[in-house]
Amino acid sequence: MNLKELAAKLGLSQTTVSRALNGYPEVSEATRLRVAAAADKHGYRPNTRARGLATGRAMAIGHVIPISSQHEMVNPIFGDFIAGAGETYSKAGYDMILSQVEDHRQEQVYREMRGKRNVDGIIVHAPKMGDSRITMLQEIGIPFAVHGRASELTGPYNWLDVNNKSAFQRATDFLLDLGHKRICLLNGLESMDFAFRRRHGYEDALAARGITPDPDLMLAEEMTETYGYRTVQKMMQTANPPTAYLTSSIIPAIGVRRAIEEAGLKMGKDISVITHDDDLSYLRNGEDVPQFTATRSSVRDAGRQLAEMLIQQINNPSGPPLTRLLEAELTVGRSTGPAPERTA
Amino acid sequence: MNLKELAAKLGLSQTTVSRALNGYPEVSEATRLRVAAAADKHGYRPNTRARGLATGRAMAIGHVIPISSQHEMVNPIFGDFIAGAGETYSKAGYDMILSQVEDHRQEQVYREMRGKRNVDGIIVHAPKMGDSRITMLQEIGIPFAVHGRASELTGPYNWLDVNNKSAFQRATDFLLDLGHKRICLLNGLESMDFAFRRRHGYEDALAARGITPDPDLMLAEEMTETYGYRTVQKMMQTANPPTAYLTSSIIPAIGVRRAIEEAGLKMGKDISVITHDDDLSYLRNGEDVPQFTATRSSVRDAGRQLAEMLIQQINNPSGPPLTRLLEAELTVGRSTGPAPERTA
DNA sequence: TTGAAAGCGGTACCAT
DNA sequence: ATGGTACCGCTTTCAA
Repeated sequence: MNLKELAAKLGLSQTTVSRALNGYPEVSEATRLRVAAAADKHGYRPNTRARGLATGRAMAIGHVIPISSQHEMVNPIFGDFIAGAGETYSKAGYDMILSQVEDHRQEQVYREMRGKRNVDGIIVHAPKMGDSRITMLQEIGIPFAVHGRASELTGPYNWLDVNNKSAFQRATDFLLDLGHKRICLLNGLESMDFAFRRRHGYEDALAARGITPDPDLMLAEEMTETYGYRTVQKMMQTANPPTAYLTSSIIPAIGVRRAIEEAGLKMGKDISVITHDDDLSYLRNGEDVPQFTATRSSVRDAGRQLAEMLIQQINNPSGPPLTRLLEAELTVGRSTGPAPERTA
Repeated sequence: MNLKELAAKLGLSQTTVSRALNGYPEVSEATRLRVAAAADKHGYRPNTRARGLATGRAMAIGHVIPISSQHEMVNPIFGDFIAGAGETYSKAGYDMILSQVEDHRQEQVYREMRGKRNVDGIIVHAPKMGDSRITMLQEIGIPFAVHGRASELTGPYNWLDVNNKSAFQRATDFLLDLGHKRICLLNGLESMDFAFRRRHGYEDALAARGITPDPDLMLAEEMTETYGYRTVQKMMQTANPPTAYLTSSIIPAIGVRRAIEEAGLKMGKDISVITHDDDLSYLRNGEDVPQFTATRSSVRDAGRQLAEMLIQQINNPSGPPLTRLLEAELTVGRSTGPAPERTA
């Protein structure tokens, strides 16, 4: 059933039917009802492509997920974020087009999206420091919004980020307040912008107390369980092992916990753990939170918000760039405690 | 740059340019080269919507992810599967449209997709037993393919599934061979088809040895870490606790492991654990596999394959329904061992 | 081998 | 308040 057929059935012109369906004021109430009823009865839906061609809008947003050749892992965070964005889209009538793209093909893909005109805007995930994608998109001229930020970048752009630096500063402060002196940081890969900011939060907190960061306690790797497990094992063999671990995700924290327990030590007593956590509900369900968390209430909500920002920008391209910095919420659980007495 | 402009620049008609670009044989080699060069130079990409309108194909596949009102968790499995499907799509020139839909709105969404004509086919995820979506899609008449199967359903349809029943039968057999008599099954929600099949595999293996399944040892819940943790705690307080656990995913297995270790018991010695695992690389990275796994080599590959099947079906709608049953690979790690001697 | 023109299914301007 | 019609950008028949 298309517009032409529907109009014919009603004995009206396509124009009138279209207007009635799209809520134009000049249609009489009587015909509007008639049209609505008929459309409903026949299950009429305007053809997206035809409408898009006529209006110049694709009614779709592209999400480009980088799949690095080095680390092939699919980040579980994306799932939650995307679910949130999806909610916003479906309310606003947008489709979500998802594409995984290798790092080196990004530019090509953006230009293609622009040329094919099948998206009205793009969400950029997992920005690196000085991420070239951002300047590229500015140049290409598609509306876009970044989930995160890219340090050392000039022009303005739309972004939403959690305040990574302050979260790690506060988490470090928290441990310092408990008397911990040697805090091991298990950060993500530092080419990622968020990891860079997190390290600075950690360093600043130490510096504020006159502690010089020990490079041996600052790790930066891909966030796997093994990473956490191995790190603790190695650290325990050193002369002066840390009394606390601060991890960048709950995944390595699981490995940290395992290594600690296997060593016969007690979390929150012998060793403290605190992690930045992005609300992976299946891993920390309810009250059973396995460690302290400095967490945003929900990544999902961030997805919702960023999607809204992008849509707003699409509808008003000349408006000012939209930015939003979410402050992490610091919650405390049973895996963190005062620094144990030590001879060292 | 659109076709009209490109044609004008070349002093050719739109027709010829279009033909040259789409590889029609009647174009002279000379003009074909000229056109290709110009298109390349100006970065011309045909407008998807216009082309789709003219050809009647959307060049997009819809993935519908159910978000149940009960369990809001975003299954991390989807990530890997979808990454695989995405690879196939990008090779074949398809876009992937992702939409999360609440259970009760599924029908509406399918009809909408059909009406709006913005997808050429649909992938159905996480089928329940006798899933109504399948009959619905058959009736609506969009090509579709199911990731999994739905028991007790009549008509033929395209699907790809791992052999859940045989995997659990083999895993149970494995434990039985080691002398375990009381094996606790931590299954997923049994409204899901895969969970139903898995239970049957477990039951059949027991039955083959003349063991009547103990209902108290057969759990079926949402697969969270807490589920595993709590279950072990409860089981340990019973008169005759199990010596082995068989879990339906690595997530509860993490909780199982934690409870066992916290109780001061040794995995693979006091208690054995085996899990069906879908290759979440960040949780079981490399050699450090925390438990035995009865696993498909990769969910990702399944995504690739199912996407190919759907595209094939779209291109040849009158062809026979495509089905594929993948056999799980049984690998063994250090968390499983012989049943301990017991007085009971 | 090339081109003109009629769609594809809508929207939106200009009349009436 | 309603209708006629010219697009939107591409593919595809039909003619030359």
